[in-house]
Amino acid sequence: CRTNRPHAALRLLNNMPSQGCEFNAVAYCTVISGFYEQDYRAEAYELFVNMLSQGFCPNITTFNKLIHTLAKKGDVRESEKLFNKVYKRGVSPNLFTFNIFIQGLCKKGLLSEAVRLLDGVKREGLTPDVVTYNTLICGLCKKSEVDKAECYLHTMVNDGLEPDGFTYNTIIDGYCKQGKIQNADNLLKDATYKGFVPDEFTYCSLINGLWQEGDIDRAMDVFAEALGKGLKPS
RNA sequence: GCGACUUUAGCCA
Repeated sequence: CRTNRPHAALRLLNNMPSQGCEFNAVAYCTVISGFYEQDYRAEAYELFVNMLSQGFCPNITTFNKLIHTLAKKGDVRESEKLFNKVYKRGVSPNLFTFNIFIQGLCKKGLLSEAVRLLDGVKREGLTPDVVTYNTLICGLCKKSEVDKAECYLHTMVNDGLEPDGFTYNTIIDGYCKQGKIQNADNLLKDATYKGFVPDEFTYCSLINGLWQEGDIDRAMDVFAEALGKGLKPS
């Protein structure tokens, strides 16, 4: 599958029993992911159904890997279809599962659904963590909803979570891409005050943002500042 | 018993 040849992988999979190897859900899901990755959606789905009918059901970790492949492609609807099937067989979602779904929904532009899923996490008796919020914040930023994203920064703090570098860098980048360098700067000041140390992600976003705005002088200043902190250009 | 699975910039393939 890693070399983009899912059909070859499938032949191997089918040969496993004759080689005396254990034929299991992990192997199945690996091949299924490969098919989805190459957009053989029908084959992938058929193989999934096949796996279940043979009595192999992935555990949640194995399942998460599979839907992560789909989330990256923005195919949440397919993930839901698969999820409903394993859910019926007693597989319960964990926080990773929700985080992956939130990512998939955002990628597809289904932002309000992603926000609603945050409540879904709580309904399932789970507690959203920093990654949950970061995922949502990132999704909002990518769809230019940076102000909303910053609202969730406050929400997470109210929930007793501490924003990390992912959180700050994501929102700073969101503002930079919108040309709202002032907002990015304000947030950076605030974050620095709270102990955040800007890294290469932060500087890269700022420099790109300033450059896009035609503010070459400040871009150079920020670049010099990054060098001064021992960060290496790449 | 322990582990597996989720989130941020740009560049390149």
